Amino acid sequence: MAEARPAARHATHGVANSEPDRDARALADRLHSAAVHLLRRLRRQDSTSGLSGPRLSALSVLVFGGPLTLGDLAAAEQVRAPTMTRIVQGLERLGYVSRERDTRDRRLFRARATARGRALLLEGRNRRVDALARRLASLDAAQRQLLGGSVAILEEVVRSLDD
Amino acid sequence: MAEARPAARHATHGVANSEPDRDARALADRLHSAAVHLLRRLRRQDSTSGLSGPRLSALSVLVFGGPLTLGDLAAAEQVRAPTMTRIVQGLERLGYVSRERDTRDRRLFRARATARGRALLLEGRNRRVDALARRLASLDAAQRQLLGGSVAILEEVVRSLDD
DNA sequence: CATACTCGTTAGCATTGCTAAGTATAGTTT
DNA sequence: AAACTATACTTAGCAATGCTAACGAGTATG
Repeated sequence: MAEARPAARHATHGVANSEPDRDARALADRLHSAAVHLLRRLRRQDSTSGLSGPRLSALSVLVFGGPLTLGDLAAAEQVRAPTMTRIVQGLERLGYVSRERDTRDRRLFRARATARGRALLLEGRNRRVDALARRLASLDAAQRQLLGGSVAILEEVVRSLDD
Repeated sequence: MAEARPAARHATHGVANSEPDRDARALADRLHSAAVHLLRRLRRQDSTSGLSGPRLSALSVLVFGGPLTLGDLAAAEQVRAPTMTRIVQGLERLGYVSRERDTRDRRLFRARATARGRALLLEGRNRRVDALARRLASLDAAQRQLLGGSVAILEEVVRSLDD
């Protein structure tokens, strides 16, 4: 996949010099589409866990990151406070999360994964990620390394989208 | 999350297949998270276009793929029929899509992008993708090439998730 | 003609996302 | 201390997306 001559490439990938945008745009398009379809397909796999994406994701943050205030959790998940309030309420109703008031600053609520919540996440782990992990495991080492490097770049790009 | 596990860096073949190895799982985790956050951030950028993700995506399919029945469109977007009914209704209400009955099989509705819909998509194109493209354009060539290769792998992986 | 299947719609539910407005607590200023 | 201001979370209300179930219309098959 490592061709060195930009000028000789497909039209889809653009001519490097005349229109620098085209290359980036095509890549962005494919990346966006791949992300959309990846998440859609994974969401399906996931029906058995009984948790929706946002809930699973929030629970995962709590399990691996420890107790967090709702505000921090909202920030981590990049949603607004009211949205996180409801997500945590849902998890609490299901018994996967408990909340305690902070003793020093009593405006704060700390959400904490319960044993059951931790068990759910660890045991079945996360079926959507599992499904993906199984596919990734069948890639060869070079492909995975390539993917790993790209994810690092992608994480950086995602971070930069804030500005 | 990571217990120190010195051996088996490339344990793809060594472990019982029931549990994808740590490497693949960690990668899957990061990939999943990156995809989630990518789409979340892009959705924000997009407020100016006035179209939500699903609508933009459906419109894009119609613009580039030509008129489609609602069923085909639903299949392409991987949603159920009622969902696509409403997405198309929304687009129709906004004037970006029109529908015609199929003359041969009058159960079928064919959705078609209007001139205005096509213009919206082509002109501003797709602001979420634009925002991403701008970021990608500022990567160096090596990074972009790396990302390009990875997207190809990713597309394959996504396809394989159907099985 | 009767039956069964397909396509799309409506109806109803849950979830997610937002903003705006409200409550409680904490910090600051006067 | 009292009065503001700021912060943390909640409530309320809106719109959109997604689902299943049930229904109408149209087609195909017996």
